[in-house]
Amino acid sequence: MPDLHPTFDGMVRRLERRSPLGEDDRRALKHVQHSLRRVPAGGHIIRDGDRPEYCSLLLSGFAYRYKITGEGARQIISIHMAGEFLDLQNGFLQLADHSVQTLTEAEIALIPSQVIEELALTRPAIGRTLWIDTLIDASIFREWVVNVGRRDSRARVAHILCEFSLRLEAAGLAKGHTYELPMTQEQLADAVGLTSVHVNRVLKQLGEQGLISRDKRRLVIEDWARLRDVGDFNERYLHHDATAMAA
Amino acid sequence: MPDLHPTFDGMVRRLERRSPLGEDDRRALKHVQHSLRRVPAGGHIIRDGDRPEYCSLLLSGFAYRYKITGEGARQIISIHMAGEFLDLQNGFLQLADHSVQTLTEAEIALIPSQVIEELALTRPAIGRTLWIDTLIDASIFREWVVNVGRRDSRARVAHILCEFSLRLEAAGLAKGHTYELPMTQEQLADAVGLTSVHVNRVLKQLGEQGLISRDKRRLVIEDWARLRDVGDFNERYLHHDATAMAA
DNA sequence: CGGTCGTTTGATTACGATCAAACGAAGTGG
DNA sequence: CCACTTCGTTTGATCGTAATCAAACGACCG
Repeated sequence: MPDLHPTFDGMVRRLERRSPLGEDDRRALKHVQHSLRRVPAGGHIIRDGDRPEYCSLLLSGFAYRYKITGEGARQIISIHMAGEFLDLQNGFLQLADHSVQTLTEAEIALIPSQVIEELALTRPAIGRTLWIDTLIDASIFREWVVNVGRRDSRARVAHILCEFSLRLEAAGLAKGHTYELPMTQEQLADAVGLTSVHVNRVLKQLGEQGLISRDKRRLVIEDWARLRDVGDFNERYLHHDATAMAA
Repeated sequence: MPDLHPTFDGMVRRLERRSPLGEDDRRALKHVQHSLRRVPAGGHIIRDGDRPEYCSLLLSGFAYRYKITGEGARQIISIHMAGEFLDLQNGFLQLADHSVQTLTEAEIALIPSQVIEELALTRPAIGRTLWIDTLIDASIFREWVVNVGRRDSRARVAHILCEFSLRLEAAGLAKGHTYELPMTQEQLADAVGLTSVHVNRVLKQLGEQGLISRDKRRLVIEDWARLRDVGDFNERYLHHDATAMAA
């Protein structure tokens, strides 16, 4: 289903929204040395403990990062959509500290770590925007710590649904608080630190109260203001307005 | 109690362990433009929503980052010790998405965001090491998501005690799995997503089972192997061996 | 048409929260 | 120097949210 001639445009557009790029930077990014790979739904891109020599850029589809505890429980750490880097950290850290798996069939570009590093360190505008990208990633991790650490089940689920809505919309993959969420309830549960059974009950309740409605994987946020309230959601941590001026 | 002539040596040593620096880089770091500030215990360094113009470097003492939920609950997001940057992200993102507060009296160096940014973007070796610093920060956040999301109370507490031990030792602030932890049980609870009452019970139990012993704020890990096991602790995420070669 | 995967619902359990109170140490003021 | 307060720790009793266990159902697929 995803396009067979994927481009780097989405990634460049995303980066550019955060920090200005020159025409040469744009060209350098769009023509970075890379190889393409198509990964089936549920396929692994990186495994915890790997020593990857590439950074993966998601060109189409969805993916997520996760860790498994000693007890065998899975915690999903982040969700990624087309245009996002999946493991920029592998450009600088040599051992993967978590795994990355696709949610849907996906196309990824593998960019050698060395190449990413060189781009980031020799072209200030690119370094700046990639750095901001990393920092926003970290900001989302912090919010997730709060979400699983201090919010009750209703709020956790509502919060993540709000986050998805804004991120998908920013990526051009949703509009009007309506989107296709390619995750099972079990995956959702592993993202918010609950069981799938309980997530199911929370979703049902949110539906009954008119905050959302669902049809298969399609989700409509019927009452954004209330869902936002229930989820204690403040979008500041997404830094979507991060139009930081150039130095 | 902290020294009155704090230096940047600790920070430089930390950064250098991760990625090599030239003599000129070292000098540039040690003589960065900055101002000093002394903050009492419990004082705020940054507040959520601030628009800070500086990055703070902790020269002595301890600090932590946190967020408050709509319900008024606090989640501590990270703990910091002398030599660490408290908010490198403020060099590139203009709105603080969380607060930073001291645990003890502390000395901090305020470095203008512009200056940090220029250093990072014009000196590749510095950019590289600061980037790695940011990436390791993010790796710790990810582990904390797992800790609060998927581990039971015993494991959560044990895990964070293990993390502290290794980080303090790496910073030269502890040895032999023995350290002074300047946190109340309530702060510990807010770091692991539990209540202080429950943290107290877990600590008591860990003590009774001979895994740790305590005297005031002094903590001794009596049985590292077992505590590590109970806490499902694998130090890989700390990337202390991140002696990544230069490009 | 059977089989697998994901969703949904029900019944019961348990872990950690909450409420409450006492205790000890350190600091303050009379 | 000693009451008195404050802050943090400790312990006990009870409660409630979400986990667990179990089973049925629906959709999609070969």
